Amino acid sequence: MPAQRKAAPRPPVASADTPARDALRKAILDGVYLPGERLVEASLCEQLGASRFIIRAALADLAAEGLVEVQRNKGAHVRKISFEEAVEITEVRMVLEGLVAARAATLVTDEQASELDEIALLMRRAVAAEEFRRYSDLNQRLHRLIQTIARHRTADRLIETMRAQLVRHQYTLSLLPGRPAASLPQHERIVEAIRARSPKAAEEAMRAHIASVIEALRSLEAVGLS
Amino acid sequence: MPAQRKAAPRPPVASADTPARDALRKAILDGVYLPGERLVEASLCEQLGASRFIIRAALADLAAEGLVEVQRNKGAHVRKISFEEAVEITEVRMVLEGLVAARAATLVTDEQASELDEIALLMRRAVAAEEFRRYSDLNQRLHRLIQTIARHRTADRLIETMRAQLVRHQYTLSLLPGRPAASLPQHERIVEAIRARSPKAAEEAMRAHIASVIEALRSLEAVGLS
DNA sequence: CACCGCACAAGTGTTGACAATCTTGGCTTC
DNA sequence: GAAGCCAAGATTGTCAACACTTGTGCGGTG
Repeated sequence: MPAQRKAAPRPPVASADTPARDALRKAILDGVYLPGERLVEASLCEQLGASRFIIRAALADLAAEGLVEVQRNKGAHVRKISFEEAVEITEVRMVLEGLVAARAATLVTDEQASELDEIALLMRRAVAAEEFRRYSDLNQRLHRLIQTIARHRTADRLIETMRAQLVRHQYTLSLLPGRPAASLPQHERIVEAIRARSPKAAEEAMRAHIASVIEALRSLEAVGLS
Repeated sequence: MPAQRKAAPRPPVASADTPARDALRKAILDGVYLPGERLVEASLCEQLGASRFIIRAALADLAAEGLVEVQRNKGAHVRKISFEEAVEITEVRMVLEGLVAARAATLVTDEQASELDEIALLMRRAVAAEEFRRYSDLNQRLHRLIQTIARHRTADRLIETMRAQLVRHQYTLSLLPGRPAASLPQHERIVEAIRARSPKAAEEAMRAHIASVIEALRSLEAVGLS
């Protein structure tokens, strides 16, 4: 190999290359650090193998995403999300995903339409087989596909931010008995409306679906499991 | 005054105290730095009288707000918002403010209701007198009051972020001939629906209003003035 | 004359150290 | 014995200097 210039040619990464931030985000989402837990910069340095400067930048980024909270001179904590906040966040997700669903209904191609249908079919099967973990995955895949179809980058970014703040709540939710069976027809209605290229119906269906998620959240809270 | 302990008792500020970030944000919103303009850290240090460390943190924060864009090793620019993006941002604002309006309709007190009515009255007068600048102020005040009534902090934050990204567009918009006259009845409908404590009507009215803003944006673009 | 390579300059990325601030544990005082 | 105070340790805030990347203009070459 003749005299390679300096570094590897670096893949055409656009603006990524922030391993520390991603690692820290993943750790928080995976529950390595629990809500309310203090995040000491020096400790994070060791655990993530990065310098304090990098850690600090990562914390600032995650604070902007709403995952951590930094108080001046007091450090950073994993943000603790109250029940009311969880509802608010889901309400925002409801209207945003409604917007996205409506737009997907106007932009969907025939090919994408059948892909939607296929996911719906798989969902039906998963519920029938009581494979709830699988259903949860399909759920994510469906919402993501709809976002892909709609290509609404502004809404996408916000939805992702909202979703990230609730991973823990969402997770407990999908294990609620009877929940998959309840949401299946809602998902089917969404797919149907988009395939029918009816923005209004798609938005309506998506909002009804997420409204029922909020109901589920409320019932969870009532039992004291939030 | 006998032997004050150390520092002033510090007013109950929660997490503010970032003068550099605020100054930079204001400068961008005021048009001191134009969209696309390069923001060189060293220059900002002089102009804002802060060290590079502080400037850098401020840039990162504003990047999270979508006001600036930072590219690795290439520095920061004031973010340039394309027409399509402006529409997307306004669409997001539409559904979020719709959500807020609906909630305001369920939470509004009698006192707040009359305050809403008063703003509507002042708006009518401003349009009659062709005081467009005043109308624009009242417009902001109305939207802010509705947010105050709804107390939806999650939505508020996002709406503010969206709004900040469009200050320049918004400004040119309010000068469109005939625009205030067109939006006045829309605003009146919003106020009416909230006073009637009808969430559905309030959301509908707010969305119709902002949809018409999007229409106005589109017509501006068609003329090539975006 | 156009093109390629190189070196320099501008600007950003990162580091380590130092200063300011907060917290904790122990001591004094009532 | 309890409350308040003080000092030491721990942790964050800030800085100035250094390393690296990128863009650009100059000179050489076909």
